[in-house]
Amino acid sequence: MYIHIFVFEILLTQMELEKEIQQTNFKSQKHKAVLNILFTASWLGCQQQRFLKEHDISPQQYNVLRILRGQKGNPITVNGIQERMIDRSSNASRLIDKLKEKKLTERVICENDRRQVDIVITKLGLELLKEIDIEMEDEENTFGKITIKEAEELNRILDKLRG
Amino acid sequence: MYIHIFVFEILLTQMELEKEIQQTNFKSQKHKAVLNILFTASWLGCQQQRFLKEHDISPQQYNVLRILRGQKGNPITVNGIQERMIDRSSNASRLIDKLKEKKLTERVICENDRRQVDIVITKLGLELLKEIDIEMEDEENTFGKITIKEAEELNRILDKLRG
DNA sequence: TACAAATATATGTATATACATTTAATGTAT
DNA sequence: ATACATTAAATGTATATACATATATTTGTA
Repeated sequence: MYIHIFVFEILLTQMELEKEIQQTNFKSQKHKAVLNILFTASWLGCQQQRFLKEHDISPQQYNVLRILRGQKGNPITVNGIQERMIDRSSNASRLIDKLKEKKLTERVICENDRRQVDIVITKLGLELLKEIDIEMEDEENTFGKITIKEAEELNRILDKLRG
Repeated sequence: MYIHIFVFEILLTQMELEKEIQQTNFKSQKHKAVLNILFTASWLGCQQQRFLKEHDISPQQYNVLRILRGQKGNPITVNGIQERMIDRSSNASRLIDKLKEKKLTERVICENDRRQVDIVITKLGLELLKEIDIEMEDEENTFGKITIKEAEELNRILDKLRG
């Protein structure tokens, strides 16, 4: 169940994809779509990284903090976090360690299964997220370039693609 | 011109996004779209990585090789390659070094501007790409889950989003 | 010409990542 | 109960990456 269509041989300057893409001779729209998804994700990731850097956390660390906040107080194990991360990474343990060093998370050993370690977000962690939320709200409209209908359509197609 | 809407607090298991996504209470379809793009790109990247590993090259290295092949014999500088890469990375130099070690590329110093280094793909590099092409062709239909019309629509929306 | 600014590439360094292995706790079959 | 497999988390190690800086060359300008 692999997907192996990756056509990168066309010239693509980061900032000019939208222009270039019209001139290209991609073998097909599908190939172009794969490239477009990877490219757009990289573009989004870049923005995110630059923004979060001001708060001294990586996108991965931010991702984990959001997962923890989403738990609304319920603990979640290291494994649980790993499964929910955007980039499946085998380093959830070390990643959480970094967050602990920054006093943003805490570890609690499960009494019923002492192999497991429950992770919770600290008050400081929640405050950091709140701070980031506020800053992000101002910028949210930047994403207004597509309509809600288009966003829905985008989601539908991406889901189908992976489905 | 940043994009800062990243809602990750919903539970998302890699293999089950398509199920989970229907149950989620994302703030909006737009937020969901950002997550969906990042997630799908990660999913695509994973497939790619596992496949390419059998040929002992990384996705980034593969990306560079395709760019070089796309040059159809014309040389391209390190900087030129860097601009065209999917993941803007400041390490094009070292990346190309790895390819050189594997005899897949060669460096040629430009005579008209001796700061520049022209890179070309070797016969061995082209052979490797050919080999990968053949293996990929068998799998291409896997990407047939969306129609060409949908692929076009996907491209249109992604372009608009970045535009 | 001389000399500062700009450009292309390479490198130093700290951190992040992938992948394999280890450690500890639990489950299961005999 | 004992032995073996399984699971959760942590760690070792090689490689990759980001970011800053260095080096060499070219360009622009007084």
